[in-house]
Amino acid sequence: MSHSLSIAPPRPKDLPLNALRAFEVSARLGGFAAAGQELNVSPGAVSAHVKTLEEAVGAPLFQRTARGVVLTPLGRRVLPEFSRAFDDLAAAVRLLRSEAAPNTVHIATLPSVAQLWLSPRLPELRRIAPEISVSITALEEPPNLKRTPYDLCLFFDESRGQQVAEDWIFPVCAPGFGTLTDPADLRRVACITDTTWRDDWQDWAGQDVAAQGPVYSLYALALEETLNGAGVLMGHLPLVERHLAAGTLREPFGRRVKTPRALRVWSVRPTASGAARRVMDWLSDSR
Amino acid sequence: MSHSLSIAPPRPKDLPLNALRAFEVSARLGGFAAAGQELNVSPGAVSAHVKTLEEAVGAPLFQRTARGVVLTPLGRRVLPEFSRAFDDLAAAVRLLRSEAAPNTVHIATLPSVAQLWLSPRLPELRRIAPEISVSITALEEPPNLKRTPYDLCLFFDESRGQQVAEDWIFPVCAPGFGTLTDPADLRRVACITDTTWRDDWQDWAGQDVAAQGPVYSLYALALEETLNGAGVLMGHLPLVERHLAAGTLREPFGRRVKTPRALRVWSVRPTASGAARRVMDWLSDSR
DNA sequence: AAACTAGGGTCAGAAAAAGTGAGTCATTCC
DNA sequence: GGAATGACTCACTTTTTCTGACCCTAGTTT
Repeated sequence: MSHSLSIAPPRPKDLPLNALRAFEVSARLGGFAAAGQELNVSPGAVSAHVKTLEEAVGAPLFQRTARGVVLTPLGRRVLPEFSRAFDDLAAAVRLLRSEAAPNTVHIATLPSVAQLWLSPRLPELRRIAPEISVSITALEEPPNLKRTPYDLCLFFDESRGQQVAEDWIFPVCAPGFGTLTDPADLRRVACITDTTWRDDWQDWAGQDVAAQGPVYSLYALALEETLNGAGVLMGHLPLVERHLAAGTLREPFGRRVKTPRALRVWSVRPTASGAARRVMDWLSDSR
Repeated sequence: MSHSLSIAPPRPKDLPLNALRAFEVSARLGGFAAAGQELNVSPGAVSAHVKTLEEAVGAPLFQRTARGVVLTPLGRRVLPEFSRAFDDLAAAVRLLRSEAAPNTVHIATLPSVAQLWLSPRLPELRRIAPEISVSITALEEPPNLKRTPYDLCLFFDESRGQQVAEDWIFPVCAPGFGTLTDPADLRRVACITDTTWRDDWQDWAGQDVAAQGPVYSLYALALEETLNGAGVLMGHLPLVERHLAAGTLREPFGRRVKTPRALRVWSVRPTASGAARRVMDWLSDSR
């Protein structure tokens, strides 16, 4: 038995909150890199946090392998408790936010959806519900609603939440782009690709297509180039229908393919607060 | 309605954990100064944290008055959720600690008890339970067990936990200190006082006594001086009985007064982990 | 087998956060 | 009126956190 009659370090200093969170996220997501993404920090930072914690506790929480990390029995044993605590904490934060600003709704969505689908519809929302203030954050991936401060997620997804619009894909181009009568003609022209939908051409063609042509990281940019006559873009119905209706884009072929991932909206748990609920319903009713 | 199509600050950055904790503690204890004590930081640090949080949230959580702070309705509304979340988090930390070091027991106690009562008994514990490792932290006040990393509290208290020893008080002095036959003689000599028991002399005499004589902030130090013949000390039975038995202290008067605050031990919740439970039982059985 | 990839670990330096301590101010208590 | 309480402010220091570049290992691909 060893005693430490410590008056010097008057406290065994309790464990740092941020390190605990780093552990919980890493354990839940199964890796430091993934945790770094959710926490918006580099993997090294997460690694350091976990190491700090392990040293403070005096026992390893992860077993390191060259391919990643695995929870130790100790880590596995305590993870659920931490997950629950942090879930509750996040819920408390959500409550705080919604009580402090009951008429503000934070929406997370794809950059392309934000710009091409949501933004044009906002004036109508303002007309219908002028007291609601909407803030939109563009993200490449749907965030973990349980842990992030968003009220609604609006993304293309197979099953979550309520459907807002179906996703049909088909080539589109500028009205005066030139003659395209047969899909085979596509081999002659620039087929524009967006990084978030790398497989669009294959999905539409139903076969392997060597995607030749420029690649953009923002769909809205790709669309802009298409309007300028730079090539043929794989259009997503919700994102291009206004241009089709306005005649600023045309659809050279009749063939449309429905993807399994519709534009859908969801919130944390079934229950969303008042304003968020209203916006969600409004989104679902949108044409 | 105002929109912010933010790509620039890609995230509404979630609320800082430490600020949330500062809020919770301040709200629970009803002040920043008290919170600072529990958190082991200065009041200014707590104040700054809360301010950060209020700015991030965009609404005040406390109403400041000259005499302290009062929760706003918003603060009152969300406090329970935060308290619960932080309680759970602390419980998870406790679990982690106990699983990582199942045979370590952290005891918080008064400096005087640590040195004069607990320390002499530890060899016996080592004999009985050699696998248990005890760490002792001396604190002036019983810590909030729900939030601090201690397994057991050993303090003088009226009601909490299990009784370990009764607290009787009576003057003691070195064997050759001189003749003291009547309490009135005390007026001639130095009556040593300890800061944590400022009222001892009054409690024993049953009347106002102008406590003349040196004041020590550590009882063990006051006792040391008493052994050296520097004066008369108000003895607490559990802390001086060994010296009485050994003859290194004598009790000049027969009068002993029992205080309502016995030496008691308690742990978080009724249930303590294995090793903590064993130590607690051993303490309760101690003579 | 060589190259590639995914994931961690480490380090030095930079940036941000947290903390302190002294001094201020406004009440309330005596 | 004076002391005590409790919070705020400000300049400054200390600690924590983060990054970015680099290394390492073990599967995977070519």
